[in-house]
Amino acid sequence: MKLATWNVNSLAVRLPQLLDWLAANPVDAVVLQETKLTDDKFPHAEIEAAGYRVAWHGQKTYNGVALLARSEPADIVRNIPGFDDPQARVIAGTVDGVRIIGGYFPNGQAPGTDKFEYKMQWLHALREWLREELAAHPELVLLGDFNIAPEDRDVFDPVAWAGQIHCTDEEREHFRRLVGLGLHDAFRLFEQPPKSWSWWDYRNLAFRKNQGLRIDIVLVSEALKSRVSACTIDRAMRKNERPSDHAPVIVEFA
DNA sequence: ATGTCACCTGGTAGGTGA
Repeated sequence: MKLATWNVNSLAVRLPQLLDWLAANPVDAVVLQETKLTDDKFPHAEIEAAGYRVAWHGQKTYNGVALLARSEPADIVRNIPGFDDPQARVIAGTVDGVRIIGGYFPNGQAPGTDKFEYKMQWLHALREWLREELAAHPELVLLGDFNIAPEDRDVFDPVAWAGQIHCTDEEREHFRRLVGLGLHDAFRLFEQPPKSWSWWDYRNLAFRKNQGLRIDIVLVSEALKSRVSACTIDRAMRKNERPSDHAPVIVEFA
């Protein structure tokens, strides 16, 4: 089984790339972030024609998530139950017995802002819900754009980024607490090239200079950990003519 | 390097978010 996550930064712009990518990488399921489409504009017909069932949850202009799967996802959940949130950031479904939770975590802007406080509240609500989801679904994958660089080795310049958004102690503590529920960072189960990033700023020639962050993450439950056989970042997608600023992350299970 | 991209409103640019 292969799963993936990709922040497309506008599905309206990136749909052709998504369809090409799926043809070349026929994963069993993929979660998307930043679709930036209201539900009535979601291109479900094109995705279904490519052989995928799809569930989506969007809004105008910002955010928006989707779950694509070869087989029909069951028990779809949109956003975090009990957490009243006008922003469309979560979609979950069960595919071939595996609970898949796709998330577009809040950016948070900067410590001390309202957006950072929202990020903290959102992360807390996610964790409380995940505790229940893990109890109900031992085989669980939480993946998406976490907007957190878990450790300094996930940052191209950890000194410059110290205390900045994605790298604050508070965000990293939330990440550790999520992992503490019984999850494992699939990418770190394997030896990886140094300076492995999943996001590069559009500005500052960041991709050319390989100045990025690893903020797109796959967490797998204890029951799945031993079955993970690979986890890779498809950084070639960032070389496209009109790329997303994020590269897809793929996880493979034996 | 101030270096971009995508979206919106309301325009043949400016603001917001990332």
